[in-house]
Amino acid sequence: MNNLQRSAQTKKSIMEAATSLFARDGFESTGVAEICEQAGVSKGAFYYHFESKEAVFLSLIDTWLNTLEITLNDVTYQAKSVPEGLLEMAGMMQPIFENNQYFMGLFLELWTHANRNEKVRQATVAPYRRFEETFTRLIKRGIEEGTLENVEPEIAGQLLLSLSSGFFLQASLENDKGNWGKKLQESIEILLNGMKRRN
Amino acid sequence: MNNLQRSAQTKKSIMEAATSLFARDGFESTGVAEICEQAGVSKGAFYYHFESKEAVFLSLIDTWLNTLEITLNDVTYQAKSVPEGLLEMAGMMQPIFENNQYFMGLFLELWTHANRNEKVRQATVAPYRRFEETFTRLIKRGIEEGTLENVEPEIAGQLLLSLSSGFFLQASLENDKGNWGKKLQESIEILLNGMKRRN
DNA sequence: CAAAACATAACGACCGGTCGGTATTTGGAG
DNA sequence: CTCCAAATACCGACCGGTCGTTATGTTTTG
Repeated sequence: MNNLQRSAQTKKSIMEAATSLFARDGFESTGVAEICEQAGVSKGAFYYHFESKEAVFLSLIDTWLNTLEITLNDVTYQAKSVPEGLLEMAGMMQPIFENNQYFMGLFLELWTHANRNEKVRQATVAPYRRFEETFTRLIKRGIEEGTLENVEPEIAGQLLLSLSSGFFLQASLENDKGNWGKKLQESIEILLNGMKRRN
Repeated sequence: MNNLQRSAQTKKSIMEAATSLFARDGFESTGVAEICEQAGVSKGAFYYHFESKEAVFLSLIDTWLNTLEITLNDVTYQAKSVPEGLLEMAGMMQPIFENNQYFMGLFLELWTHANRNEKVRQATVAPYRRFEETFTRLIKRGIEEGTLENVEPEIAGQLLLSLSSGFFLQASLENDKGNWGKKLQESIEILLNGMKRRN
């Protein structure tokens, strides 16, 4: 393996280990030594690639939010009609609710630190704004295509984002992660009912 | 001052200091020594009244959630009609958004630890369930009084709770805390529009 | 051989919790 | 009311351990 591949592999190992540990135990409760052990590297390698523990956190926030954003955009673009797209999106969240053990932990960790650490806040706000804009565009599209009416796109976009976030919060409390996708769908149906054109 | 008053005062000082510090810096990043300093008591006094740092956290979760519950119940009982009550409630959250510096931090701290610590989870789930029931009852009342229709009370209750939580999350990200009460009101109007009886 | 990539040990700061001792209050006996 | 011992409330130095970070040395690559 050449230096480039070796470097990349080490960095990847560290970030994966950090992701799972931050998600499970939180940033403060996770030690650098612990990360190194799980990644199978030494502290020397760790501090060769990252200048601090915080730097790892910021780095994985970045990649994680990017992945989220790409996924979100994919779904919204492929939808036939806006109401269908929203319901489909809600259904797609079910696997996240039940399978992805990391998601909730990281989600909360990210938010907590965004509220305390200015760097984290900045790294979080920007993508979050884009999420909001994506939702807002979706609503505008719905109005244009005639499936929605009588709503302020900005308000409805924010409403959708808040609802999604709130559902993640609520689902994280429950041990039984089943059926949350379905519950979110039903909530969105009520919402759509408030925004839909009447025949 | 007699022993009872003295004891109560010390305990109160510790809990107030812990509340503000946990809210600002988080549970892990707040030292017992720091709490003691801000409370104006010694470590001896601290460990005389609480068996551990965690015990303080659990204790203040309890009092905080109780206060929240009482406030929530007050608002829902006093409302004339359900839609009016919901809108009024949303408006009442504005001061929380902008004034209460502690609320957001504690809210996030509570949720983060509920996801990791089983004791905290249990202390959180129970009141949260009651919040949900309160909302559900409110929806049922709306159906009975004829201002709402065509909704599953359980779904709508959960929807309202998720939306509120999501709004707190979103507002915590922003530096400008103004107008969030108004935004929540407009969101609830859309919601009500999806649940309201048509004339 | 030089540079990049990694390993190891050690450092200094800090943390939650303990413990022997001290000040204050209490309740009853004189 | 005074005295005093027991109970209560509090103090602060200290301990064992952990933490993030760094300095120095070693291996691997170009």
